[in-house]
Amino acid sequence: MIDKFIEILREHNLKKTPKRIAILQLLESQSTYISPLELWDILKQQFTRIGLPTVYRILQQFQEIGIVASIQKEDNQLYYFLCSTQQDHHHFICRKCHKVSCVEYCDFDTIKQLVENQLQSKAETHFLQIEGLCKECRDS
Amino acid sequence: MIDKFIEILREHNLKKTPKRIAILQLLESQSTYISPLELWDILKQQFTRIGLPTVYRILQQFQEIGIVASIQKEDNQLYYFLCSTQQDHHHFICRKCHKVSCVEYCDFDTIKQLVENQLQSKAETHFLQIEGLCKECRDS
DNA sequence: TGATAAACAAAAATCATTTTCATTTAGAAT
DNA sequence: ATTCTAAATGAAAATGATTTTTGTTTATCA
Repeated sequence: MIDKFIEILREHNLKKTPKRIAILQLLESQSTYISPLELWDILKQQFTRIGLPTVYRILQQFQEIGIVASIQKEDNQLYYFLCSTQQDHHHFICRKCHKVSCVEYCDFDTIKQLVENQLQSKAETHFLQIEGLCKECRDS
Repeated sequence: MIDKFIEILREHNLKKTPKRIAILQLLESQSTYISPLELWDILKQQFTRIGLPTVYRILQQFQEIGIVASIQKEDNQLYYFLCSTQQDHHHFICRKCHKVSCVEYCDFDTIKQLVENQLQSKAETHFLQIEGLCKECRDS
């Protein structure tokens, strides 16, 4: 599965480097969102020399080529997670374990209509994020 | 209408100061979102001595007592606008003039059900933000 | 008026994120 | 295998939004 991502890297002229692979593996092993700093802490155990800007750079690049996505949190920091679904969808975030799941749902037509009726305005995009407890955390 | 807000200030032991009043008036005159820095630039024309931290503090306090709300933008900066609607609702933002309007709509029950069915997870909260062109901007 | 709790300015601190630049590395071409 | 070149990286410094600190001022109430 990592191979699929490396293929995408190649398509975008991004080289297959040990650090990129390590980040992909880390993101894949846990489907939770993570901050550049947290990721750096983990990577420092694997690499003697790794700079925080590298982590930031790689995550940004991954986002640009559509293999990771980021979420909005009220602390106004960046959090990333693996998500290569191109299709219009939203995310469910577990507030306990921070796992992110895709939600295949989008009622944008209804929203569009509502905004049209209520405000006579033209809805173009929307952002929906759902939070709660995931299957595992709700039971424990 | 400013009086209503000053009453709320009093209820929360916040004094009626010239700067707070000025900020309330500015927020009310334009129903657009604004950053602390932009607000500061305007206030500096009115007050010889006014610090940026004051602007930040006042906006935070206003948010705490529920008379302003903030929006999420991809630049990860803070933007505030007047909104004292307590009821569950969402916001429509004009991408051209930055006007913010409340959207009286919330399909959380459907979302809850969907998350339950798709992920067996428990949806607790959600965040929806709609962007587009407001009535005025779509016509011009 | 005074008293006093809150508000404020100014300056410095904090902290996430980005830039710069010199060095190293991956991957293609030889 | 070796060379070449663009891309990747580390280290250090820069940036820029936001927050804290501290000493002074102000709003409100007795």
